[in-house]
Amino acid sequence: MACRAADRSEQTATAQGSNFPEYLLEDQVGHLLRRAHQRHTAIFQATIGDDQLTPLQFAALMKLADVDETSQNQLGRLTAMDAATMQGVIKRLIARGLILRRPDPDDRRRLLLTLTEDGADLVHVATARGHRITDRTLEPLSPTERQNFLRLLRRLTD
Amino acid sequence: MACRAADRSEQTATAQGSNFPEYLLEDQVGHLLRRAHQRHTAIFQATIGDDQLTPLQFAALMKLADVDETSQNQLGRLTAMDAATMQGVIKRLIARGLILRRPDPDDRRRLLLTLTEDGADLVHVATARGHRITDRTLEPLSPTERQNFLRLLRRLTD
DNA sequence: CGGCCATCGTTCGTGTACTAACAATTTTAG
DNA sequence: CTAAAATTGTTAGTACACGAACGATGGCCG
Repeated sequence: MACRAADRSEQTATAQGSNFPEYLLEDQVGHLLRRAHQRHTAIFQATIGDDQLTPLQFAALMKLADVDETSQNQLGRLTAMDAATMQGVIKRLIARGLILRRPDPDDRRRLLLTLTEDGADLVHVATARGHRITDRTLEPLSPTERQNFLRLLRRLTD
Repeated sequence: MACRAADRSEQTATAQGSNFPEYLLEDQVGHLLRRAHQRHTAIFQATIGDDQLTPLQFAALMKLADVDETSQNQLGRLTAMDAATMQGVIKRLIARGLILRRPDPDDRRRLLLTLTEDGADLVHVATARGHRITDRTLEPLSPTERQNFLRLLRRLTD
């Protein structure tokens, strides 16, 4: 009778007689980190106010505004991005005219990146949004809890 | 003189005279969540002991062992995966012979998933590894801090 | 000076992740 | 009981993420 309904419910059978050792996905850090990150990117997308701008593009842009001029690889290190990932991110930012790429006269392997005027304008507008994204992500926590959480999270970051 | 060296350092110019409002990427939750997640997946890959098994495939497998039999969409909800993402994950697990898919006789839209014998064997072996992955990820924190962190993280998870 | 080796950027391949659109089917509302 | 709404699984398209391999360049050490 309730058999069919139970089949469709979102419950797990953990308490039941499944012959597997205990492993609750919901209690694993990895799963929680992934879900928190998912929630954050949803908040980002709803708050950033620019349909094309992704979290990684935003990070690269903001860091570039911070350091003024660097190579791809170094910007990658500053934003924790793989060189191959950086490749695609930079390509899309150049396509949108937000950054420029020119050869380093002192090292012909390197490509120096700088913000364009449009890029700098976007940075100025997006800064406030960036702070709001952080606020909204941490919204479920009290101010004290936020400090605590960020302090602990930072220590899980190598 | 030190100009060139400074250019190549991993430092940022934050304290310098950049004419941008303050935004420290390193202090944003999103960036920290992303980096913590990166670190976790590296630990996962080094600990799981199966080069082919990814975190998402592992999650689907463990949850399927937990609930015994479900449809793709429901397993997706239980593991916080999009239906389109679940598609690829399931396809690869079937290709490895770890799960089976058969039509639901009661609902011709649905495909019921179950573990194969190989899948069940892998679950038994991988359970201990899964716990070790969680331990290693939380290693930088003391037991009390771990409890605290997980409690706060869970509240940022919808 | 010349070879060794690290670094820089690029490309390829695989695996998430999510949106949008779709056909088939079930459910529900009127 | 039928028309509208919701669900299930699929495909196509875009964007991360990372390992591996590659050619080109630069630093260094003998």
